[in-house]
Amino acid sequence: MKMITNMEKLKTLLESRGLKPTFQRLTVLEYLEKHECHHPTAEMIYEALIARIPTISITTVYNTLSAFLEKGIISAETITGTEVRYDFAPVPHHHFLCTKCGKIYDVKIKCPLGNDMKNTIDGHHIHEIHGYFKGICRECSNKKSGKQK
Amino acid sequence: MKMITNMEKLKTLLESRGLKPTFQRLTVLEYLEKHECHHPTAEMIYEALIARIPTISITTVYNTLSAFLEKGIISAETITGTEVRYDFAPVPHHHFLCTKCGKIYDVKIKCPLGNDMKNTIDGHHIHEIHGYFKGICRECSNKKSGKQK
DNA sequence: GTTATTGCAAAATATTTGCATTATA
DNA sequence: TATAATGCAAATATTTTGCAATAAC
Repeated sequence: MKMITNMEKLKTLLESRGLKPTFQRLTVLEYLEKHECHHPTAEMIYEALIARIPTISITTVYNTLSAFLEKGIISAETITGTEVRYDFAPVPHHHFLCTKCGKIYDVKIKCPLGNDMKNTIDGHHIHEIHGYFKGICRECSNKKSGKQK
Repeated sequence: MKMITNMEKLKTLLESRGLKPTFQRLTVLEYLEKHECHHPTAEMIYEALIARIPTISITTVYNTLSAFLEKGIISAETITGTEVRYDFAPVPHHHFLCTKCGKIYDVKIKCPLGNDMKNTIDGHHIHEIHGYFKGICRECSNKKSGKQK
């Protein structure tokens, strides 16, 4: 029985969407998959990948992310309002931004925005549903109340 | 009985939030109130106001919008992903962006995101709830199916 | 070998900052 | 008059574009 590596799995994913599995694309996708909860910016991905691919350019990161978005492999979130955060998200979900520490959490809500909802609203045909929350996260709340050790 | 003009009403609103009612601020607020469904960018406001205040600067528009946001008079939406849209919105609501014509509609959904929801999620304390939809609007759908005259 | 991708440099866009001028209370 | 707001110029940050070099199939 043949072992299937993670890279081979990602390669197959790219090919199935009609994207050539270049080293740059595979590395960006692997980073997004491993760090999926970090919701990085293009710049963060670029900085992280320079160690592995010293010649990579920010243009390639943007090209790659655009291609992934177009094929629906990743999603883009504008939750912070200052830059786009990218998310490798096989399962649709919403987000929570902590206004204190800046961390973005995935949230799986029971009654998600759009659940038991028709695919139209006021006659408009819905293709995408985005929902996000802002506030103080669990961790920062605990720190505030002196619960951190 | 004394008539209360709209400008006087807006002046009172600014003063009640501790903001000096300068001509620039009143004019920006009046524009947002009258065009509240247009969800303009800072640039759109600036372009529109040059006719009335030829000396106004984009910096003042940004300063003004920041002050309004801080005082909760307006809200900011990042629905398009490329720039911030401002909204004078006395009643909280969600938004729909038409990916064809770019128009942003207000939507009052029956089961809004966060309705019948506690003020925490996964232990995170919620201060703001944002929800938006993307798709093809009523008008563009009609055009597509040949219903426009 | 042909076509698509990469990556550099420069441009475009959106927003912020420093500071002198001006207006407000 | 003291304080805050305005507006110009320049800076910063993010993203996009043109194009030549390179890599994939």
